[in-house]
Amino acid sequence: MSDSSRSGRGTAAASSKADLRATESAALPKRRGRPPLARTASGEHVPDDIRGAVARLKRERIVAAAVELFYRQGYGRTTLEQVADAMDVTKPFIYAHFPSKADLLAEICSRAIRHANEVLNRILLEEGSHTERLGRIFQEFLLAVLDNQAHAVIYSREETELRQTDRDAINSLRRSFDRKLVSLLEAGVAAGEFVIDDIPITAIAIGGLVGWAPVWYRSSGRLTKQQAAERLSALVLNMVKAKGPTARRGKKESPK
Amino acid sequence: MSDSSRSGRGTAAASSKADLRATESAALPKRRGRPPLARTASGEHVPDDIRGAVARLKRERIVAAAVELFYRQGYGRTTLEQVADAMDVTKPFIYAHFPSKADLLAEICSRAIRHANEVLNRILLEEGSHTERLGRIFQEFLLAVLDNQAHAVIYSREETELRQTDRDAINSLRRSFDRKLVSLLEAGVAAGEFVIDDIPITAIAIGGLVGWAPVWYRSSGRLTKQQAAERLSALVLNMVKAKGPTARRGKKESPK
DNA sequence: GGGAAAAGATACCTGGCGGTAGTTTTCAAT
DNA sequence: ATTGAAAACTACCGCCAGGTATCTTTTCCC
Repeated sequence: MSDSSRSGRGTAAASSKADLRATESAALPKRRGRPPLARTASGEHVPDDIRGAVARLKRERIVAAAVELFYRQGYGRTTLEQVADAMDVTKPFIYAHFPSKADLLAEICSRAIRHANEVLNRILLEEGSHTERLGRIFQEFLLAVLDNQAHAVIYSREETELRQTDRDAINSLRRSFDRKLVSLLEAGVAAGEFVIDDIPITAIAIGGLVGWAPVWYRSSGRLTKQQAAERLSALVLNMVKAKGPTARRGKKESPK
Repeated sequence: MSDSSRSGRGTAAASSKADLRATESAALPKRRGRPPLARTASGEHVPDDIRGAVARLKRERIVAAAVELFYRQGYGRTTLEQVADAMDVTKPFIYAHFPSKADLLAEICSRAIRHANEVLNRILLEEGSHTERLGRIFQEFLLAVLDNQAHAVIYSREETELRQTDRDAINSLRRSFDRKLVSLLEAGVAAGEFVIDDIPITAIAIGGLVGWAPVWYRSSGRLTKQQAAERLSALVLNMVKAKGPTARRGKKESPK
């Protein structure tokens, strides 16, 4: 009975499995020397070879399937066989690309963090008044987080499952975000654009709005991500009593 | 080796175990008929008997130990033997009071929710201007959540481990909170005390500040819970552009 | 086409943890 | 002191899921 319960393995599933194989082998043209690249489970660094590209593609698929399931069921309740079944593959396939379940989770979490970090660094370079910058930073960062909603939720939920080093790296990013936010708020106060009693806690509150969004946002809801980001951004500007360009506005056509 | 690794069972631990037993039996005075109350694992309703009180005390201890460990390590990584060891007791002791690990978790989560609900209902009865009420409701609710910080974190983290019925009950409370908040905001807008573009999302943002607090708050930090609640409350009043009694104020001595 | 190697599947092992049965200890009433 | 029941402990079971050794299939160069 326990065997028959491993569903999704008959009929149509077989053909889609064939699809996957066909895809990967079709994408792999003639290759002669065939260096013994072998399994790439542990290494993050696969050569930017064509074979490397294939390996990365497979990793992507695994991560995508795992994200979906971890998001819906939680890490603890999801087995690797479920992940494998979801992509019509078997467990050893996963182990050929990830050394353990925990590493798969770590990959997901660090991905969320890396992406957030990139976005943040990019945005921070932009120009404008303090008010404009705060609004834009908040909006874009929020959008970036919502675009990786599942990653974000998984990370915050399963943080305790991570190795200490991974947790530290992530916390340092969070602190970095807070620090940058504090600087921005301080500058805005100094320039007379913001009125803030307690800057650190205001930064935390703003970060909280970002961190909380993935928990409640549903794409099936009343607002698009952009709309939600705009309106929350307006609330943030209220929080700091921004005087400049008023809090309510569409997107980018600031008179300034 | 696996036996010797069950630590904390020698020397001093033994005496504290004796303590627990002594406590419970000392608290149980002469009782004659001794009805066969037996194990109370499944039932929530123990008679408000003295024996019932003892049973409740034990449940409290179990829950407290479990909360501590689930909070620190997560539900999945915590074994019931760890919980038992933490209170210098053995696993069957827990099973005498809870039918399963999942039920223990459900108890913790539902406790968090029940408490939040009670606080919310009590606060909502209070009088005052819309601005005052919003500030007080936010502060007191936040304090209530922070007083059960571990419960709150565990619940939000392990929600996926709950049975559907429990999850539904909890979500309905969350919606109830949102609805009440929306009503309050609408009334405030109608009275001209608040200026809000999008009421529902403002309610969500306020709820987010409450929901996010247990994640970041550390009692070892710069602020006491009360201070944090006051300052966040000020930010909330900024968000809705409250005009009345200004956002910054101590605690309760409102001139009204 | 032949053949070797790479990639994946099948089938298996094993440890750990949730859960339980049977035994011992405790303690209050006689 | 005796005793008997309640409560807790020791010792155990079985399952399940993470992880692996081996066999099969596919691929791709000559």
